[in-house]
Amino acid sequence: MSLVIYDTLRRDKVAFEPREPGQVSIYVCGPTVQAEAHVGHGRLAVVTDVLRRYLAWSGLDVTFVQNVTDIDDKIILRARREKVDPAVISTRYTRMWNATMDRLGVLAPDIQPLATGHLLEMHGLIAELIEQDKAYAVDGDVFFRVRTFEGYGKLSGRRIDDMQQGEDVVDADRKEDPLDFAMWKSAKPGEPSWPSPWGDGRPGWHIECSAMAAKHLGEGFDIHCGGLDLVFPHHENEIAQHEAAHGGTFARHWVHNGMVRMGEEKMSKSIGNVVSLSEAVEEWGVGPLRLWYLSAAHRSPLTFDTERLRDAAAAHQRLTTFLRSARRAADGAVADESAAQQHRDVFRAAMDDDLNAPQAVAALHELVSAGNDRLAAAEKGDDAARAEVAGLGDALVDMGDGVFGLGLEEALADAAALERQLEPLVGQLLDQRRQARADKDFAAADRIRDQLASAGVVVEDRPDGPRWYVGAAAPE
RNA sequence: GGCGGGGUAGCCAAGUGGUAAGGCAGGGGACUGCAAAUCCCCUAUCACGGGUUCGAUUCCCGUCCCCGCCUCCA
Repeated sequence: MSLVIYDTLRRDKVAFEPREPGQVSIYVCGPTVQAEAHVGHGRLAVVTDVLRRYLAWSGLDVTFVQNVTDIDDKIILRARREKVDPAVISTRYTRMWNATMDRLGVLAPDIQPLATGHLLEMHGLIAELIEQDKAYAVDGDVFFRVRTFEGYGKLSGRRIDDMQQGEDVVDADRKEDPLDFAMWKSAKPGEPSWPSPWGDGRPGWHIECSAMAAKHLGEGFDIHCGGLDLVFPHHENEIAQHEAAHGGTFARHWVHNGMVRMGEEKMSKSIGNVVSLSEAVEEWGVGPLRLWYLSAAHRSPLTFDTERLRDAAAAHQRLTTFLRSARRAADGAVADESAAQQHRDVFRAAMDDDLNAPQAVAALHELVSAGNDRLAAAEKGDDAARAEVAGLGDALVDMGDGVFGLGLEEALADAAALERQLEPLVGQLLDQRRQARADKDFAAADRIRDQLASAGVVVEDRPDGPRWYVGAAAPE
C-alpha cells in the first residue's frame, strides 16, 4: 500500500499513513434525510465506496462509518408541510437512501450512526467546551466561540478577519461574535426537542459529526470524506469543536469529492436542478452510471448529461462484451494469472496516485484490448491463449467489480439466467433462421434477427454457427 | 472582494521538462450473404502573451474565460 492522496487540509497530495498499520478508519458525512438522494449524492457515495473498496482490495482492514442527519430544519419543515412527525420523514428517507445505495452497488457502512442517537455524546462535547470557556450558553442556545480556536480556518484556507459577514447573520442578537455558530438550539414551539443541561432543544448540524466520529472511530481517525461544498463551514466547525475540546488531531486526512454539474451549474437542491439518483440508476444501470462517476478525477467537477452517460454506457458494454467472450473462449481453462500482471500494476499505480480513476479505467480498457487480441486464438482452442484470456477476464472482474463495483459479473449472471429461460424459444427461431439462410432467404433470416434484437437478444454469426446472448438493453 | 479548482483532439478525460494515456464518436480496410463482435490504419502544434531552459503542453509572470466555496447543500 503506497497510496498518495490529496489532503484538503495540507493542500497537497500526501502519503496515506493509517493511524494503526493495516487498519483504516473512514468517516463520511452522510445525508440529511429530508428528500430523495440525487445524482450528486451518488458521486459522494461512489467516490467513498471506491476508496473503501480499494483500501480493502489492497489488504487493509477498513472500518467505514457514515452518519445520517435525522434532525434538522429542512426535515422539520417538510414534516410540517406533510403534517406528520419529523421522525416519519427521517425514517422514510433513510430507508430510501439505503435502498438506493444498495442499487448503486455501494457497500453498506459498518456503522450508520443517527444524530438523534448520540445526544449524550454531543452534550458531553458541548459541556467540555463550555467548561473550557470555548463555548457559551445564551437563553438555551449554545454557541462555539470561534475566536478561541486558533486553528479556525485551517481547513478551508480562510482567515477569520477576511471573512465577509453577511447582513443576515442568524441569531446575531445573541452571539458574541457573528462568526460563532450554534452547537445546541433551544426548542421552538412545535419542533421536536430533547432535554439538555441548557434546556430543551436540538443539536446544531456540526456537533453531530464531531461527536459521532470520535465516538465510533476515536481521535485522530484516518480519513474524513465529504463533498467539497462541506469544507466550509461544516468540516471547519467539526475540527474546531473536536480540537478545541481535546487538542490533538480530529482526522488525519481530508478527502473531498467534486460537485456534479448540470450544464455549467452545480447540481443542488437549492437551485432545483437535481436528478434523482434512483431514477438515474434505473435508466442507465449501475455499471454505466458508476463508470461515468469514475470518468473524472474525484475532486474535479463532473457534468451530468445524456451524451456523457451514453459514452459511459458504450464503454461499459465494451468491458461486458469482452468478459462474456473471454469466459466463453476460456471454456474452463485454468487462468494464467500472469497474463494481467502488467495491467494490474498499471491499475494499482493509477489508484495509488490519488485514486486516479480515469487512468485506472484506462488500464482496464488496455486489458480488454490485450484480451481481445488473443480472443481469436483462444476460440480456436489455443491452450495458452485460453489461459491468458481466462486470466484477463478474472483480473477484469477483480478490479472492475472488486474495486469499482461495476457489476460486470452480475450483469452476465443476470443475462445467463434469462438465456436459460429463453433457450427453447430462441433455439426454435434460430433453427428457422438457419433454414432461411440455407435457402438464401436472407430477408427472412434478417427479419428473425431483428425481431430477436428488439427483444434484447443479440445474434452473431460465427464461422462455427450462430451465437446468441441477452445483451444489455441500450437506453435511448 | 477573499480562498480554491480548471482551460488538452468532434465530445469526455489522464499525463509528462524532451514533441501527448484511455474511452466515445467519425473515416478507411480485413472478416461477414448483410450485420454483430474482433483486428489493422487514420484524426491534437495541450486558452492567449511573455519569461526561464539546449528544449515547455508540463516551471515562473501576466491576460482572458469557466467553475466551486465564502448562507442550507454531497
